[in-house]
Amino acid sequence: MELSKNFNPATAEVHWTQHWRAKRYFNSKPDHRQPFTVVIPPPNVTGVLHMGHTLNETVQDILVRKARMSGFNACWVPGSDHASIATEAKVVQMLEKEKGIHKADLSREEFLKYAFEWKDKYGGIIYNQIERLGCSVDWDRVTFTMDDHYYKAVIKVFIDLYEKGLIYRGARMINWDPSAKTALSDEEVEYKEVQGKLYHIRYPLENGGELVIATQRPETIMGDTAICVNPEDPRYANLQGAYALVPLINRRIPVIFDTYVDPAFGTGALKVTPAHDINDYNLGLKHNLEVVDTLNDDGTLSEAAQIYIGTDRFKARKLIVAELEEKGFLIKAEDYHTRVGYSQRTGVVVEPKISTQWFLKMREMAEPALNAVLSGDIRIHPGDKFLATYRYWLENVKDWCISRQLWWGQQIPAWYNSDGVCVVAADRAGAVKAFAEKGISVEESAVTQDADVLDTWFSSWLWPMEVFNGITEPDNEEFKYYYPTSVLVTGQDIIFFWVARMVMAGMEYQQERPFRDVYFTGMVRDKQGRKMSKSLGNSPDLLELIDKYGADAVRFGIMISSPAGNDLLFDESALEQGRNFNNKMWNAAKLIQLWKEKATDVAAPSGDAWAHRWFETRLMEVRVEVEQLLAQFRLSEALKTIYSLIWDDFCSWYLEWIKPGFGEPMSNSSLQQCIRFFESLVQLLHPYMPFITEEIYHALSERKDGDDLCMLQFPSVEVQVAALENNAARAVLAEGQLLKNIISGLRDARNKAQLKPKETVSLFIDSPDRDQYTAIRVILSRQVNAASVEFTGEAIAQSITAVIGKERFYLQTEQPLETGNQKEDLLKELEYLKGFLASVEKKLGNERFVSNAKPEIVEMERRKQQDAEGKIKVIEESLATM
RNA sequence: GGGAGCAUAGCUCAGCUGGUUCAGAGCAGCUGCCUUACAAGCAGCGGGUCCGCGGUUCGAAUCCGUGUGCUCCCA
Repeated sequence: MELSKNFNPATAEVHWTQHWRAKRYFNSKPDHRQPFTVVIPPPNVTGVLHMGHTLNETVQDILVRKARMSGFNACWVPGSDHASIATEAKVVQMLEKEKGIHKADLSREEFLKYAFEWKDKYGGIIYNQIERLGCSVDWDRVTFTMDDHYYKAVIKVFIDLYEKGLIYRGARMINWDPSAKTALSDEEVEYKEVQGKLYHIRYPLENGGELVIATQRPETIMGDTAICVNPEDPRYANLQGAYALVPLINRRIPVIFDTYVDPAFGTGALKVTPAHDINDYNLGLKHNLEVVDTLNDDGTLSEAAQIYIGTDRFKARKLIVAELEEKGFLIKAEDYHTRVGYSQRTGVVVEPKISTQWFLKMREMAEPALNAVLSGDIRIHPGDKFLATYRYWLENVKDWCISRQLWWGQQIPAWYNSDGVCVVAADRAGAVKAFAEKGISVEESAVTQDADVLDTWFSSWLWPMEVFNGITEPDNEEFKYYYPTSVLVTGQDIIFFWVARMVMAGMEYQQERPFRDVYFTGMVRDKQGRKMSKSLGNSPDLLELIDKYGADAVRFGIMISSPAGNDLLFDESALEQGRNFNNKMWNAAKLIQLWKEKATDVAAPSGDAWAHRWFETRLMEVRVEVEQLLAQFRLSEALKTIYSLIWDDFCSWYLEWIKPGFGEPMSNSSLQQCIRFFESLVQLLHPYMPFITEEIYHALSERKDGDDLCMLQFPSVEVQVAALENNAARAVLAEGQLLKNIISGLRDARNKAQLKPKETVSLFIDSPDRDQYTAIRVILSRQVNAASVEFTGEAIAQSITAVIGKERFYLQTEQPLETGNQKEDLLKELEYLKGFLASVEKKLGNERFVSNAKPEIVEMERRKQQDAEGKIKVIEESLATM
């Protein structure tokens, strides 16, 4: 097979994607094997994959491919999420822009038709990206959170929880998004630090005098229903039973007393606006205050405000401040730092608002979810970094507002008769029955369904179950086989939204955790450390990156710069490193291809057998290491280890060691051994870089149908651990290290003596152990470009001297040389060793060290001492001859 | 205001249970090479008070306290 000059990622990606798909390698069916199940965190159907997704999907694919190659029946379920607010907003926008249609003019059914069309169009974009990245998902199992069975599951769960008394309807202070005109959960509000103003406003008292309050929101004064002061505050002790008048509208409101008010803050007098502030709301409940809601759903002032009706809240603030000032009510406005809540979905300032919504009681569900993690039943990675966050949230959880004033989503299965009596049932007929049970007789046509839909997270919390129909058909075989899933990979930012709630749902419906391990990845940031976001426009386009560098390089780049759980600064130079790595492996494959052409049955050179043994041992060593790293989810470290094994040990050392000399043939047996090693290497790397490894695997040998790398099973690790546990293995690794040190040292010596690479030398070795050179002598001579290698017992005059460990080397050249540099180097080394020896001797001279430290540590120090003494002796002798 | 985390080479970070694989990697830098797999490369080199201070210990980048500076989460 002829190999092209460079690896061509695009061709390989298309070819192997099709091949794997045609072979149905990634389609899973329950069988006798142990399952390894992963459900993808469903991306929003509106979006495109950003770098955060790329990191997530790559991590999942690595785990899934590794499991598939390790005897597991791997099943990775892809899908997407209907993202109710975000999608509805986009569809509304599209309809207005492209078709001039307003949502208000459409029926619910008509709107949903457009929404589904949108979903079909944009859902495909995400799936295409997942495929281009090389993700080994089971495409037969694609699930969407609005699929029919999924919809039914959500409704079923709602009804069930309602019947258990965990879901209730009530008027509460909620977060209102005036742009999307819907309620939000607490988790959907993002707080930002802003520079605001604190306005000091004068309220006249009914019986003369005045009271000054401080507020950040003067546009809400028309909703005031009391002024509150601290009962301990001497300034206001005389105000018992007093009434004040709200400026501009002259509403009469009582002065109330509560220790809630901090006398030191502002003026010590608080205006109470129960409809527009959560604390005021609670105060209002306590003191039985009237609630005056002065805002409309869209954020403009309502009739109840009496003035500026229909004006936007922020514009109204300016106008009211101006009027207050003009009429002498405004005393001053001072700068003030505060935090303001913004809607995560639409970005507008969230308005606290009293509203009748559906809630899910969380306390009962939180406990089993917390225990599942605290008991170790679910393991959170990395380490316990996020355990504290998880715990804190669950211990302080508040009821979950699950209704949204939208159309795109599962419509709440609650029904009302003309009197506003409410029942919960799956359908209209069921509702009539439910009314009948309450003793209310009503016609089907007279029943109206609740107009609202459920929060998207109220559907995605069922994800690990319902992708296998685990809610709709809890007894089905697939669900029993695949659930609980093995590992969930997601971002730390949705620990509450999603992870904790999935655990709740799993514990509630299966009395079992939804996943064994949770792996939290960090945030992807740009080079300047900013979070990647659409608004900043600093997130690169995934498909463009794949086109430019290849999917393998993208995967490599994002993994190599991704320490477990920490944020990573995304930099294209990491992708370049990945592309270069591709190139390196490709060239190694080309070299082997060349060897194949000139391979004969000649006996292998004497160094080859040793080189094979050495590399085989290194390979086993790395296999064991990688296995341990992966078990700890240290994927980045594992990749670095494999990278260095391939680039340094295999390409830079091993291939050079077995490379035939000038015009010499390649021995067939050596070549076959080398090919086997390369196969093992691409196998090890395959989970990280699937395309190039599969390509090289097939380039190395003709493969039978069905012999593909993605299904090649890893050898048992136990066997390798055992193989490493013997002296021969340890010895060959030590020899390899020695050889590398000597080669580097001699090359350095050559460089410092300014010898040209092509210039040959005669090498003389003065060693206490000449036997250790038997196997590596040939390799050594080639690697340092020595025409001859001989042993000597004494110094060679007029040569370059190098001392490496206890070994002394002399490089003899044609021309006489300058030895000043070497002497300096040796003196420097001598000085270091003497200092080192002194520190070791000091330690050993310390009575307490010898008696307290572990025996093996003391023993090691003794060896260090001897070692250093030996080296010093060798250097001193060398210096004496110079 | 409450909680969590981070600070190591010019940059981005490893460094698990204190002790020669303790001061590491990758980029960047410098020197020399277009050596018949690879210049997207090869060979070699330099570079750090492990944030400051105190403590525990025979021994601290590592454990504890504290100060400073950043980051995130929550109210």
